[in-house]
Amino acid sequence: MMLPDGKKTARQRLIIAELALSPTVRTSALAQQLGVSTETVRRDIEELTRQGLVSRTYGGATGRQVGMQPEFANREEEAVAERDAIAWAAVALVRPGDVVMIDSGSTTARFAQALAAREVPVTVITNGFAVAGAFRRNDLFRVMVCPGQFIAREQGVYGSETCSFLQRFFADIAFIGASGLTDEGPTEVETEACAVKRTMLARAERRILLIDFSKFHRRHFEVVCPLSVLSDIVADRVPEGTLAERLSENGVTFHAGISGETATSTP
Amino acid sequence: MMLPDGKKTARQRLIIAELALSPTVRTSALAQQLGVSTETVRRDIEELTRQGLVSRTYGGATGRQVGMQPEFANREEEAVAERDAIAWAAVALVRPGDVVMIDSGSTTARFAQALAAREVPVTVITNGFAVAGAFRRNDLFRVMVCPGQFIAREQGVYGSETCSFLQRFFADIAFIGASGLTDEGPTEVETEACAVKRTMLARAERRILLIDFSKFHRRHFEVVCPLSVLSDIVADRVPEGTLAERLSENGVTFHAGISGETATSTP
DNA sequence: CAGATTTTGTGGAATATGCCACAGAATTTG
DNA sequence: CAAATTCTGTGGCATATTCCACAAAATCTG
Repeated sequence: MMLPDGKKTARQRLIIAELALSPTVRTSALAQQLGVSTETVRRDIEELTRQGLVSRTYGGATGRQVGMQPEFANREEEAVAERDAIAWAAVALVRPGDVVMIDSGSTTARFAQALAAREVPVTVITNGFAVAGAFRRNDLFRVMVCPGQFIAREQGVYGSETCSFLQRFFADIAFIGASGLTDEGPTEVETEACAVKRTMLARAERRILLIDFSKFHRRHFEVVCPLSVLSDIVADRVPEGTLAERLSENGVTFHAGISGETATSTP
Repeated sequence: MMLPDGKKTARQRLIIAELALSPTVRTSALAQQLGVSTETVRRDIEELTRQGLVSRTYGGATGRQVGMQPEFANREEEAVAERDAIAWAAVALVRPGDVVMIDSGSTTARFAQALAAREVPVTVITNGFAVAGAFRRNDLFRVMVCPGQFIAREQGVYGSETCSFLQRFFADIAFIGASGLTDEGPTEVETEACAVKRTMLARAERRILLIDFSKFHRRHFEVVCPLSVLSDIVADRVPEGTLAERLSENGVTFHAGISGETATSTP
């Protein structure tokens, strides 16, 4: 077994160090600097990318966007491409002027960034800091943040204050995330998060679940709501088997955001 | 002369938008997505690079390392040593079990980090994201975040929702920041921020202003409150002249946090 | 409307990178 | 010490990107 301190580790540490200085590094430059072949550097970068420590680019690597909580940031890295696809597909569902409720979470935060980037004027109500933070242009967006108890792990607020605050509003459209999706509906680990999601769903005309396919058929502690409550689901892959059947049975419109393209299947 | 709204501008905006989502973009992908030639995209990227908005890479571009709001991040950097001194001096005023209200701002955020590092169990009520984010250990701290309209520049929430929420609580101690401090009292640029500070002061038994000496005698748009409202001031230098007189006249205890040591002068 | 200016597309040669497979080197393991 | 495993370098070929120069197209100006 290789101890975690060989030439390789030293090299990879240096790559990360370099990345802290410059936004991007090039494979060729690193190879020269480190006195190894470009292939070796490429392999290092591949490995670091798998660990989510850097992002591979054509000809080099780039560092992660820092500034977020590590745990939260890790989850962000997990499946960037998938989440981007979902985010962009979901943005298409928002109309200018809508009042949009957005749940706290990494998938929804990504969606918020996409929505902000599109510069569609909307009013946002959210319990997530990362979601609120995405809307930097206060001239274009009105962002209302819920009160509640701050949970660092989720980078958002939860609790009875949050829910009773949400009750006071009515939204055109609500976007929520979940830890799993089963025949019975979306499932969640956190009970408090569940309550917030339920409240948002109850206060919105259109109720959309954003979820990546890796969570299909995953059962967690609590069911957020029956499938029939949802009006749409945006995911990066088409569900199969009973899940697909139940979706169409319950009149849930499915939108697939698959790396760039966007398909929609209405039941 | 070209008006600032051609196809070109739209394209470049989209490139930046894309970069907000993904850490890197590739020229080829953008060309396809935008329906233009790779040469055009390259020229756009060159131009954006000259403007310092993106970094050119081999085969594409990468965004500037962001994460926080540039202004906020800069302000954080401005005077770390001074603020640390203030923060540590202020932490000494907090007793275990206190309910603490903390205003949004860079000085108060620093204070929050110091307080969190001390691991004194407290309940925190704040309107600042950076303040809330400092308390990562949810087992030690209970952090309540106010509702309100999110202002990106301040990384916090403001407005009537914020104030009426605060009214519902009573705190042992409140910490606020300010843009200036004059004989008449602390002054602020933002009216909305003023209202929040005033409400916090009204709901707390001990009312403490955290401010660095560079803001002494600085008069801004609005006066937050008369000096007599404050119970304590923590700064990194002893005020002089009329300001010092008025402070003792109004029974305000002054605490000096000067790079490590902490002195207190009671009137 | 015509001329001037800016912007964009095209083609090709030079250069860089990616990827693959295999062999040699280094290290670990028994 | 020898076998096994892991790590690294090399060579070649396919693919991508850069850079340049020039022409076509779009846009602005008077």
